[in-house]
Amino acid sequence: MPRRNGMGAAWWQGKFKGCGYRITLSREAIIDVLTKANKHLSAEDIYMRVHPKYPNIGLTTIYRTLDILVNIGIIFKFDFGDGRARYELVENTKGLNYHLHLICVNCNRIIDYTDYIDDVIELIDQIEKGLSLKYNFKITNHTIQFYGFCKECAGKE
Amino acid sequence: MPRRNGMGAAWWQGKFKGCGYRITLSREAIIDVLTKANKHLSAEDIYMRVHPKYPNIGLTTIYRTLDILVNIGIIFKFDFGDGRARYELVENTKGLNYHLHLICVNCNRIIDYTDYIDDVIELIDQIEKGLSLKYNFKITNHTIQFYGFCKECAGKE
DNA sequence: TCCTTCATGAAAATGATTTCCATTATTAAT
DNA sequence: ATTAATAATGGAAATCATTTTCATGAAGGA
Repeated sequence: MPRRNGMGAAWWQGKFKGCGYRITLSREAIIDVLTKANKHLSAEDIYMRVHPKYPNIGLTTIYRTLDILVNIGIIFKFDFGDGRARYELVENTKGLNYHLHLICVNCNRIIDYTDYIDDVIELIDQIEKGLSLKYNFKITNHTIQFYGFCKECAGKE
Repeated sequence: MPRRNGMGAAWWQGKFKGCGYRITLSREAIIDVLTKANKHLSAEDIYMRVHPKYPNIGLTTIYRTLDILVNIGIIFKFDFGDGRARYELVENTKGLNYHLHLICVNCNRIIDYTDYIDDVIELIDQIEKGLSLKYNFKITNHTIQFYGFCKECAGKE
């Protein structure tokens, strides 16, 4: 039985059931698309990719499922400022999928990068600890994004 | 003639005119509200505060003006994930207004903080330089936000 | 099997932001 | 100043991603 990764075929199903959710065809299909794409997708992107094979899965179900997945920490939800959210698996086949985004405000192109990740993670950890104490705030998540003009769009300002 | 800050009464007007925009009562009123509030406001927040004194300034004008102000770098636009944007002066009376946000995903309370700012700025500078070179990307802006549960909302998850 | 609960899809609602368009204000040129 | 050209405005209508509603279908437990 071939496996997509080292976490077991149903790596997400445990967490899913544990939180009281049922495992359905729709949900499997949506997670499958996210796994295969391995990059940020909008709800509609996902709908487009699910639809050919499962034409009876509606956009509403996509949104509802994404909501659950965000809440139980299986995917991240991003806002790149173009009016539609993007979703991305927290873990991909290579393990933890941590990276940052560089967003072109002109053409909306997004570059994923991992440069300086170690420094970033170190600082983030430090900040999270410090803020938790000082403000009694339980940090669950964070966002770091850079905006600007990509190679093609530089000068078009 | 009392001044609100050390930058001159019309500190923003130069930049404004320089970019080819006219200075109008509406625009003055909007910037005035942002200056006095000295914190992030939504378009509607601004409308509410402008309306009593200038009932003929419409929401559309607010949005248009905010758009201009963001583009010429007088205000920042933030998305805290609750579906409405917030706007905030880049500079306030004390000088540069750099700070970060802690966002409660339950009650949407936002805590501004400046802890670790020096470390953050140093790392950000370093990253910006590095990424500019590597990806030929001209960074103009960035976002760093922490999400979680505030003191009151912790445990309500 | 029956029953309670969860999941679903289609259509309608929502709500922040944009677009349209006719009117008014502002600037530049004469 | 007066005028011509351009920019700004507000109200209403349009957009559009996301949510809600509601009636129906599927899944698991007693």
